[in-house]
Amino acid sequence: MSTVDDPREPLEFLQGTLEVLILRSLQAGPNHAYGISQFLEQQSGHEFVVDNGSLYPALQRLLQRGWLTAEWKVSPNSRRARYYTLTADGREQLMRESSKWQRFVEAMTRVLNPEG
Amino acid sequence: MSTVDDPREPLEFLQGTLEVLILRSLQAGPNHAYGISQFLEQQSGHEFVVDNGSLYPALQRLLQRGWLTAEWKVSPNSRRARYYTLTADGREQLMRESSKWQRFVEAMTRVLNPEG
DNA sequence: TTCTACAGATAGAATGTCTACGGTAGATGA
DNA sequence: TCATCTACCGTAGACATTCTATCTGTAGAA
Repeated sequence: MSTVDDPREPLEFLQGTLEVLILRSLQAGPNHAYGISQFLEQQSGHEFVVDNGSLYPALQRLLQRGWLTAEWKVSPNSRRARYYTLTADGREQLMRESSKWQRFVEAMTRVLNPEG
Repeated sequence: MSTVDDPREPLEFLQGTLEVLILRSLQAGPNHAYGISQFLEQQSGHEFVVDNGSLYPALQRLLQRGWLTAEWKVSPNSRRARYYTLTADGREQLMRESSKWQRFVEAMTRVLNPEG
């Protein structure tokens, strides 16, 4: 019973938004993919659930564009893990993407909830 | 000269956002595709520029899902134009999509600009 | 020894947007 | 009258990104 219509099923990512979120996740310091995934879920109040099939290809793209570097290390749980680090270009890209997102939100708001 | 680096080149639509914008465009009453396109450009402060190759397929999807109906009429410029009208389902969908968008923005904000 | 959490990754489908076309018909001015 | 502009309609195919589904493996707890 009670197949409840859950209003809190995870949100899908709008195309392009995952990248800025990943960059933001690494602003505080290097992290591995699993850690990024957890960070995003927690920070978003569990609205975002990151699929591996989205996350790993996105990390590859960010590496190829020179916005991240990666190196294998051992996590605090003594497991091997690939740690990603923001490059200087990555920080710039984070700023660019953040303000682009901001512009987009403002434009959407003007259409959806015009004031005045 | 002066190939200026325009900070106001049009924003691309994040996947899925065009549909809610179209529905919103029709909230005030029926309109044709060209009119919807103009409405969105003006209302967004010219941040959005709607490509026909995005608009017409989107309208087809909305029709197929029963959120719009369409009929041919003659515009005030005495040209034939296909007027789209929101259905009751379309209004509901507009509400659903609007609040989903709102949730998404809030989740993004929690990650990108956490306060507290 | 089995289970859960931690950690990595890929293939292929599905989706929706963009680029680049192509077309008709009224209005307008030379 | 002729050309051009603007208002309108659309489609085909490339492209990028996400999702679903699947696979591999280890550490530590039960």
